[in-house]
Amino acid sequence: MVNTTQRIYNILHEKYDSQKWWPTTLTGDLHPTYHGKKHNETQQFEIIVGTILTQNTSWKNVEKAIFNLNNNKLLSIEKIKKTKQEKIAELIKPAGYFNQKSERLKILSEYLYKKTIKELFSQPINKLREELLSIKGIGPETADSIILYSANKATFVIDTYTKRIFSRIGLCKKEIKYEELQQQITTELPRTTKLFNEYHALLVELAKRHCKTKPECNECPLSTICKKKI
DNA sequence: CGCCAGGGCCTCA
DNA sequence: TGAGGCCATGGC
Repeated sequence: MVNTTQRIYNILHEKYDSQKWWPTTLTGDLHPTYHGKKHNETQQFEIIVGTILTQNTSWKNVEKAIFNLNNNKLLSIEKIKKTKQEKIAELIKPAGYFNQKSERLKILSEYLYKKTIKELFSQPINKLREELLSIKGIGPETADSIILYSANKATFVIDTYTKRIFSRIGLCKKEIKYEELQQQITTELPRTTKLFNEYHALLVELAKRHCKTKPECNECPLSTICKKKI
């Protein structure tokens, strides 16, 4: 038995292939665990930085910011902890919200300086999520992105794209709450890190190509199962 | 020029 | 607890 949630994945994966997230432009050898060996802590931290920077921001802009940080040798917990917030803000300017995000990176670095990533990630998912959410600047999506893409644990990431796509298809209401949609999707899929990783990335790809705020349903691979006809 | 981008916090009923 | 304002750059 294949449900609609699974069909969506099958169609998207057939069409767009594996996305190999989390994307990193700096280190070509950075890849998810299931593609090879595990991330080291430097790589895990780089992904965490990315999850903060990409909050309500296009990845293109985030790339510039990460590039700047890396160029200044600041892409580490110790360095960001030591560097003044103003300096961080200046470097991540292209990613927008630079005052907020530089503060968040500072707070996070202070936190991870005291409690190592290894220690943090060694917990079961629900404890890890709870702890991440207690950190200022980390909400549900950022927490789940960190758990899935940095810690490589099976948590499904919900974002505006996920809500948009699933509500347009007719699988949920527009106003559905984060945890509710997360619960719904999770129960309809085999709980594996690889699947959750690819699925979220594929939804992002679909949203960028077709399911935009102003949808372009022409040639959308999901048009056959989507209720929205535009 | 306006809209939107891989959210989250704060405030105020 | 939920809606609304705020944060900000860059691509189109």
